[in-house]
Amino acid sequence: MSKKRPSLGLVAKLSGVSPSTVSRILNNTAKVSDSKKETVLRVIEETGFRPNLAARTLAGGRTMSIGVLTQYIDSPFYGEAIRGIEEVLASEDYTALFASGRGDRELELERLNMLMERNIDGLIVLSSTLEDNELEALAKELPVVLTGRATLNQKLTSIGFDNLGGGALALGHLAELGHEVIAVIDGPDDPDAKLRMDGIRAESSQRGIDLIPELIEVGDFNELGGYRAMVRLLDKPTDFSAVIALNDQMAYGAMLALSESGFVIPEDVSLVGFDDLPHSAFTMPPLTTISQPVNRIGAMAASTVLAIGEGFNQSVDQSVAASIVVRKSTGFPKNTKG
Amino acid sequence: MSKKRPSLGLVAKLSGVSPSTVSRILNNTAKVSDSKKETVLRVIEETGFRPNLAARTLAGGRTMSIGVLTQYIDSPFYGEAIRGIEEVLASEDYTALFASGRGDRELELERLNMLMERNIDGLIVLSSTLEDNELEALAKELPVVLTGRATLNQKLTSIGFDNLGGGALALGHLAELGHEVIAVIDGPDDPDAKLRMDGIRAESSQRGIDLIPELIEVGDFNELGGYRAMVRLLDKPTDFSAVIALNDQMAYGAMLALSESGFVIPEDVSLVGFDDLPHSAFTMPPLTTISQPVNRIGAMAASTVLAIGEGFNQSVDQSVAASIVVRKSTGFPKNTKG
DNA sequence: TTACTCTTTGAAAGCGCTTTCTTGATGAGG
DNA sequence: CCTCATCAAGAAAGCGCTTTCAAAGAGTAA
Repeated sequence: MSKKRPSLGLVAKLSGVSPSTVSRILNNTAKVSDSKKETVLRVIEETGFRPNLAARTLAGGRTMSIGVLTQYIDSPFYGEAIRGIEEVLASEDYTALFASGRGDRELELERLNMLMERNIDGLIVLSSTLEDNELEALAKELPVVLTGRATLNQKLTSIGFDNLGGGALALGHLAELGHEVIAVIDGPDDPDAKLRMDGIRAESSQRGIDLIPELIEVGDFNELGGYRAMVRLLDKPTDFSAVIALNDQMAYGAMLALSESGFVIPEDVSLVGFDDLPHSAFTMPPLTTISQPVNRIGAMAASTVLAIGEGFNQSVDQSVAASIVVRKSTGFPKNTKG
Repeated sequence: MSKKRPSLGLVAKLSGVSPSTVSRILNNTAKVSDSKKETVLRVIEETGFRPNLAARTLAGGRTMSIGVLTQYIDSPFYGEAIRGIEEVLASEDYTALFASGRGDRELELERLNMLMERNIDGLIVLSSTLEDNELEALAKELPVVLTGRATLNQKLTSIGFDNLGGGALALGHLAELGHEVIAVIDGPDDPDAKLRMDGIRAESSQRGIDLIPELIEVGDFNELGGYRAMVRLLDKPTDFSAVIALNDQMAYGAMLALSESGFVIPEDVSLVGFDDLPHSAFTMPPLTTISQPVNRIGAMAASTVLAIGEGFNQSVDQSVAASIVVRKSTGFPKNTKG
């Protein structure tokens, strides 16, 4: 169909040199006389030659690509991390291969398999249904970096979100405003959610605030789950003056539920989210939330896989501090939710 | 470092057959006796052999990967399309290679180059700063499918959003509610935005409604741009009872601006968005918006590249109808914005 | 001049697979 | 019993590149 692309051999022939020489020029892997170099470069220009990556890979060993295993490629949260990853990788001439498992273990395994078949030079696991030991096994074959499990396993390199600290920050902020009865919209069974919850718990006992089990409802990390959890919370006899949602998307849902029931944020109820998605500055009112530099975490993950691939065995876990972005969704408690 | 992976040759040796036979079994490309087939499959199982894609590509010619050139991989809008693409490709054993240009032409070219170096079997262009003729040139080398330019060029295969119809739908809805002075938050210089605007214009003249030039402000397709455009709109002396934002993200920003100025939606001002992002069901109030089945469009784009790749020259442009999702952000006009 | 070291370049092997071309073997038809 | 299709299976070439190894030149010191 389309006419054959020029090969390295062709370039060599047209330039009157050997393929080895062309290769050396391409990879800057040995000294070549200026005159020849010039000729070859000109020929490359003229023919529009571009090296065939498959051949290069086959000969050399590297694919210049890093697999990224994630759950939802279209989630705003992972989206940011993905952008960070892509930026770093691209700048090093690597390509990211994204694959998403959508929470389905079977599918995730299949996608992982696909990545492996493509001979990826490294793997970034953004969040996963995979077991630690499966990941360990993988890590023996290639550089693996994951996020969100910092404290769970020593043999795995991970870039930790500071979920613990973030949780503490959220509760601390509300406590300082004077809130004493605080509800929580928990996330699904997920290491990130667990740690955030742990942070909240730790800080609350520190401050002598009781977390009432009845006021902890589980969501699904999506708007709808947050909405439903909030509805359930409002149905309970126990009053509360503030709510922490374990991610922003659930907070959005909670906002809607609150407003539909006639509660005004923050006058009636204060609300804190988690993640500081770009959208959170534009909710009504703008959402107070815990900010994780997800983008930077993605970037760190990317540079770490690359580093491991080059032999730097930095199995030291890194983690980035969380911070709180105070906007308009939190204020002093009035009294109760009514 | 990691011990070498088993090769097809090894499998052949262990099975006591020739490499050709193993290949034939793998690709089901010729008849092989049951006994041998059985042995080989067992050996494959035992050794955990997986074919090397680079080698296969080099020998056969296909990379089983499709490039996807987009602007922002982390935009909620493209996110959905990307998911649709990934789903279809994965089911056909293809992999998507995503690359984003972030609105920067230089960068986009570079990323495209990267994709080409990877010998992609096809290309999906989600939105691009590339000129039509550049894309045409590309289309001669490999299957190319793009979105959002349906009417602009005949030589390119594209999956069209029904932007024209969508624009008409938005204005029609407001007109039927009785709105007569309608403001518009336009998008940046972009084919999609243009067509949406055209649809709005056509429908308005059809219905005898004047679009006042002063009431058309330009945004950037993001929340912040929408916010600012709305602020500018509110500053004008001319009153209006409804606003159409050319995408949902700008509508979100507009909502915030409106609420900050004390206007209640839809009592004071009706608002219509465009795209029906997942989040739009959870704004306050939930947003009336034009729904494009972006996810399905992504899927169609994917199956179309694949089809072209197999020789079906379906250069017929396809397009999916838009629909309006009426939620709570639109209502009858009170009088004016004040 | 001779012996020796660098340095640039070419020749050739090989990466792991697909595919064409051959070769035997088996069975059918005469 | 012999000839001719038929078919499973192997041999080998080749995809486009990298890289080792060897060779040829060029420069240097004695």
